[in-house]
Amino acid sequence: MKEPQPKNIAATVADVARLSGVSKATAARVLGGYGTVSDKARDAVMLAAQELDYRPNELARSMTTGRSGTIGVVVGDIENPFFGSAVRGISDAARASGFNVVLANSGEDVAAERAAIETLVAKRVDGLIVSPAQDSTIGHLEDIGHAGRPLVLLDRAIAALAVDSVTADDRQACEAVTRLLVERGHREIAYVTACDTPTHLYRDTRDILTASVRERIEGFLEVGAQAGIADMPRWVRLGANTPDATRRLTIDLLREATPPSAIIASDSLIALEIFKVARELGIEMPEALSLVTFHDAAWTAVTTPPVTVVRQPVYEMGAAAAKMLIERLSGEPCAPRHLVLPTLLVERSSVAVRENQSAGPRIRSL
Amino acid sequence: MKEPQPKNIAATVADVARLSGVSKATAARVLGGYGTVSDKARDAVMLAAQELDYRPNELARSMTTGRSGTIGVVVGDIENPFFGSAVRGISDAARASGFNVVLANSGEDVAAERAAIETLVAKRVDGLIVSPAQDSTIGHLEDIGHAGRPLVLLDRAIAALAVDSVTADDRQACEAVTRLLVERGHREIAYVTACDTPTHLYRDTRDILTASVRERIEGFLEVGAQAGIADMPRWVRLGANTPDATRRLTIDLLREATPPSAIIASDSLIALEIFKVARELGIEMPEALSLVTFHDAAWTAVTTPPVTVVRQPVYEMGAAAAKMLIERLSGEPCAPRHLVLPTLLVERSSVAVRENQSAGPRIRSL
DNA sequence: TTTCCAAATGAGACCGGTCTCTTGATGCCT
DNA sequence: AGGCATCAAGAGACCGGTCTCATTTGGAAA
Repeated sequence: MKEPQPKNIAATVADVARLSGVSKATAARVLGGYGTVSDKARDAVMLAAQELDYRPNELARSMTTGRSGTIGVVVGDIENPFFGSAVRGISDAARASGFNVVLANSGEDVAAERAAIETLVAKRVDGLIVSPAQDSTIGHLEDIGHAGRPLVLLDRAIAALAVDSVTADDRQACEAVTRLLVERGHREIAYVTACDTPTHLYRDTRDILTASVRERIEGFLEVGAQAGIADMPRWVRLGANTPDATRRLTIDLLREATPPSAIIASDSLIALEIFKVARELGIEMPEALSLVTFHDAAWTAVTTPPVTVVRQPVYEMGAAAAKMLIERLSGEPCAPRHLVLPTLLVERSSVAVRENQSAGPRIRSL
Repeated sequence: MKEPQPKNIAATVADVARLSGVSKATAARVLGGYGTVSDKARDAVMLAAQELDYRPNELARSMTTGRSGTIGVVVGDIENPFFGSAVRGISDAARASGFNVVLANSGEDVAAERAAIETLVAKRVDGLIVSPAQDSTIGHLEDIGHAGRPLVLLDRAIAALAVDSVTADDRQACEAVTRLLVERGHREIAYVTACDTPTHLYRDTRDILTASVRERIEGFLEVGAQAGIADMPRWVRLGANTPDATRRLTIDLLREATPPSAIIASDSLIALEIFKVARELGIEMPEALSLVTFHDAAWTAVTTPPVTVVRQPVYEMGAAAAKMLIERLSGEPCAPRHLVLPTLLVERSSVAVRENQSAGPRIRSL
């Protein structure tokens, strides 16, 4: 026979042991690569394994060893290129250490997030990487620790949770962005984000349940206040959770009595929608509207004008999170570490200098 | 005690049975939701389970049932928004049926693909969805069947493999694109793709190992030939596997003695790079260079000019693949099905009418 | 009250590995 | 030659569930 005889039923160590004439224990030692075995026995077992087309059952292995060689990842939306890059980073780093990745989408919904975590823990992943949708409800995140699995928070830290985290310096980044706009003479600057509150209206930074967004808004507000801009909070716009919602929100925003002369978008999906709306409404960019966005998505370099962005090391964040998790898996316990990666403000051409600094909208102020 | 007493060691059915004073079998019936149990026993077990904070071990469950409730997905590159959408579709459809998704990246490398499939099979996923990097080496794909797991091919069918597949009608789509360009007067039309051959040079469609790409090129060549364009194969450019490679390749292409007046990009990553190069080189679009790309990536609508694209129902393809797989998992065996989803040619503004139809490049022909 | 059938329960094998413990064989030292 | 350490190999428990099969229980029919 030329081919290794494809059995219809999967062969087990016991089958291999039987065929090779050794005990199950010895066959297992060879196949599992542990313990000490004589060359003679090894050869016999390997031959039989080949003959039977033996393939190990990782499930059974995981059950006794207690480790599955798998890490669970829960992100908001894998379609968002931000998470696409992050997952790629996680996946590459995981594979480099021999781990697999189980992916779950939360759709930024806490209930879905909880369900995903529950099944991942039940499936005995060795550890989890989560981008939590909110930092107000953390019971399901604490449960991960109770189940004895390490957790690394990605992109969004939660102060109340004593676990590892990998984030970008959102606050500092948003301060820099806001400062840039202020320096260019902008005083009506809107911040548009997907983050949601019960009322869809911004009142207080404490209403913002996504850590990274909250920090950005804090930076935004502070720099605005320093620049003496009155009523800065009114420029924070929530609820850009879908392209459609973003679209409506942006149209409303731009049609207000006092429209903003600049917008900061909280992610590239939002920026894209703003870009579309501005074009539809015939608003010249950057002359009539400046735009800066978080996330240096590939397309931002190619529009007219190319858009100024906050470049986060997204791939690296993912990779770092995976490495951190795997390290904790094999190392001795230590205090939670919080890795904050620097961002880079990449200036392109979507921010204009605003000549007239009076408060009103452009046309009226003439 | 207010809280459900978080035990340091995970509780098992045996523990719950002991505490509730019933047999392990009965506790398992309640906890596993099968068989018949009296209300009294059920209550007792549930109470004990709550008390001990019992969480089922899916691993153990999978081992006896033989099904893991997990489907394995192997894609080329999760960072590519094409796969991002597809994975989202898979993930949503899977979750709707109670399945989880294990994701693996192949990086379009057959060896990595093989390794990924091997571990996924070892982990006893119930079935797999794969976008095979090549259709010439299929041993590892056949092995999936030998292991008794169903396989669904995504985006790239393989004739030699009798398994389900979900694809877009690539050939028809590329014919339509090429026809559009020909009708607009283009005769120097390049096709740029990531697909690779040993020599990096196109010779024969048989050299193209990615099914979807081959079909597109076949359509491209045929329409070109019908239009009487000589030496059409010379316009096929391979090796756009990375942004950098695409960049160099495109620069070379546009600097040739007879540069193309139109380029068809095989995916949105390539199109983006071409866009950048054209801009750098000061080539006006669409006047001096027309561009069409496969994949209606979000950004294509927002550039200047917005780019004409082949819209594939990517999310739907992913969802369909998952549904097909899950169906096969629960249904009786039947012949392989090949679902071919229609595409839509979305005309935007990146294709110009070419006035002068002579063969030489624009400037020379004046 | 007796009979019969179905529901409820318990005992224990089983899935496919790992791992401990024990025994047997071999080699080295004094 | 006897004693001891080391290596190889086997027997069998174990992980945490499911599931078969036998037995007990309870209510309805006779």
